[in-house]
Amino acid sequence: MNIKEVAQKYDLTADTLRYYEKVGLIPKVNRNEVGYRDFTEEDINWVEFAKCMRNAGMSVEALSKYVALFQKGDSTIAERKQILLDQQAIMAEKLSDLQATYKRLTKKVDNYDSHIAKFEEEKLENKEHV
Amino acid sequence: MNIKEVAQKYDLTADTLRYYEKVGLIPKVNRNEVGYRDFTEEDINWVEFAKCMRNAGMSVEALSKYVALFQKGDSTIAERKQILLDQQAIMAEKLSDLQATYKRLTKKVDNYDSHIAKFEEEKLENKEHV
DNA sequence: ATAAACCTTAAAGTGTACTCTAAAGCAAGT
DNA sequence: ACTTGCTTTAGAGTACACTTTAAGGTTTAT
Repeated sequence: MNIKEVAQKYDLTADTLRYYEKVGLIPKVNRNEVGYRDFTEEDINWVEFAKCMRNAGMSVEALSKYVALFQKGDSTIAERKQILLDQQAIMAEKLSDLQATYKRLTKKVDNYDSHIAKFEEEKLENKEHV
Repeated sequence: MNIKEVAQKYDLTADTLRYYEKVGLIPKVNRNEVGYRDFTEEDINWVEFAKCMRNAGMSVEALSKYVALFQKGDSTIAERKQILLDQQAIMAEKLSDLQATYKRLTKKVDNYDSHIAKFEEEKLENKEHV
């Protein structure tokens, strides 16, 4: 699969995919005879994983470190797991913050609804008195 | 309350608070005789709100627009509510993405646990055979 | 009265993560 | 052969949200 097809599949740009490879968010992609990237199924899985993790807020630094360790083999399993655990902790906190703020926002919107109702009522009253 | 105290209270820097005022994330703060900021209770509530919303990923642009509308009075209620609704939708999507990725990460960590167990076993076996 | 610790501003600088540009080569259609 | 559209690279540029700097004024303690 060429770079454009992969980009379209994951709603990224070709530039972003090249950047991801350059900084190690995905492993190096094999090239064809003339030097064009040819993404294998496995490359594509890495792209999906990278997009998912970046989307969840994992830093480029942490993710590229994870990918680099992965390529070093089994001896890095414990270190890799620790990166995932750290990320999980970060996400857990983000999740609870976001949930709390979401609830707060819901209440605020409800409040606006009552205020708007009141405001509309007042406009109506003004009309009646003109 | 002076800028340093407010900064400490919300674990922000004085620089960040000045920046928040400058870009309209909080309304203009009153000054004392010599031009130093003197945060009222209301100012402080705005700081808390700004920190919470920024923390939840609301853009500086959207939040400053909201604050500006707020200061224009009741006629902007509908527009303000729409900003909150838009933000709520953004947060809802982020929440579900984050939840899904969190679960995925949990599974991955579990997988690492079994791999590590297997790896340790292999190391043990190697020892036994030496 | 002098030092240390606060405050002010405008403007420049930083970090993160892309995103774009320039200059070039390759491939397919007419 | 030429045009259109794809690919490559290195390196410059951008967006966002701060963060630091410089140059100065104020307050407090000694």
